[in-house]
Amino acid sequence: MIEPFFDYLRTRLTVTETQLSQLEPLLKVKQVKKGQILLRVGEVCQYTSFVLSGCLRSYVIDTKGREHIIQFAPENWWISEQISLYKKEPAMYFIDAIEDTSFLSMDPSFLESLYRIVPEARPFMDQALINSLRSFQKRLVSQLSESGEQRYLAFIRTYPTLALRLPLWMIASYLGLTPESLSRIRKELAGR
Amino acid sequence: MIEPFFDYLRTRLTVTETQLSQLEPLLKVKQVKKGQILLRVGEVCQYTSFVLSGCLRSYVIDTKGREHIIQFAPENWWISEQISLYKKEPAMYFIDAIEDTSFLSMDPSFLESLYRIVPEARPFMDQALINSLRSFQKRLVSQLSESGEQRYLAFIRTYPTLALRLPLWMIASYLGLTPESLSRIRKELAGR
DNA sequence: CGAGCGCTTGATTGAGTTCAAAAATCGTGG
DNA sequence: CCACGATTTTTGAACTCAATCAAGCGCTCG
Repeated sequence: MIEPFFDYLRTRLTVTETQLSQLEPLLKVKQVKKGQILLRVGEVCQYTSFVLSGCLRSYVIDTKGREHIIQFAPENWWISEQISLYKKEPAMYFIDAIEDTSFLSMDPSFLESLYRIVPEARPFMDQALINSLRSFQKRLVSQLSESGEQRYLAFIRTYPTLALRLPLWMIASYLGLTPESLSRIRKELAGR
Repeated sequence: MIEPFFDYLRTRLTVTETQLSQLEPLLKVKQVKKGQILLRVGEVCQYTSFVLSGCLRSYVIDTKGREHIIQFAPENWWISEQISLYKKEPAMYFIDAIEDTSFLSMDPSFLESLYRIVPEARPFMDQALINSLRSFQKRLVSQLSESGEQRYLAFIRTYPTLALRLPLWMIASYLGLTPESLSRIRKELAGR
């Protein structure tokens, strides 16, 4: 059940089986059905999540009622509302399940234990934050400088398998396009 | 000279004058003229900077040769290429001076000293990273959901004094507009 | 099996770009 | 301090990418 998480740690850090067995009793697996909402705007995010199977997403709803997807989190991805989590402020976006999903939910006290049992994990998680920052910077620049077609091509290049699982309208929302426009872009690309 | 930095610390942390005097000999003030480049794409960023007076900026140059401004850093702001700094990877963007500027340049070893002398500074700097992440998220959402006019209004609301110091074309670059478009937006707003 | 959702296609509109050129401002050297 | 060249800003006109509005199709799932 939680093996994907252990595999994740094994391939990225030097961890012993003893360390992993110490972590095991502290881990809480949660299951949610497609469409279920895990965090609403205005609530305080209490934990960061690691997806074991399925897929979560975070998104905002703008003043005109349109959704804009911030992040997808398929297997082996982390997702949380970092600001809310670290500062205990109300969340700026929603998190929900776009497939039936099982995930590990980790509150700050678990993370402290993780860092105690696997000291290497702390700098690793700090790196993860930096990576997240980088990906937002890249996306911002892409939004500032590239056409819809270029952004779509970059997306399927970066997330080839994920792109196959997602409905068109969600990819469009992530890329800042309407579903109609993305449909036309695809058609255009299909005919060379 | 370095008083602005000490004031910055005094207003945000609980620091004694003794602690500050311990920091003083470790601080390096640098001066640069308008237009001078501090970091180029591909170089490794060695330090994070705190602006004492003047203004720095970071930006990328896209495949069509157009500049896109990532961040402005006037007095009391930090600027660095975080990814390059933390991971020792080549920088993704440029940093240069848009006014004659004096700033403190802090390498990792200085930061270690800072955290030793003022322990409260470490979580504070972590918070700063989270804040940076939040601001990029906000900007991305703004880019995905708002018109040029809305983004401009939000910009002058958020940075009213900075907006007066910056040339129009730089604000346009930051907002993802051409100078022509921003000029028209201003004209439109001026006539109510 | 039908209602709703997601995707496609068409026609039209519109925000913002591009290209061009004039007007205003800035900075620097004489 | 003024003059001149360079840069920045403004304005105009044509164009373009993507949004909007509208309709129809196909699938799923309740």
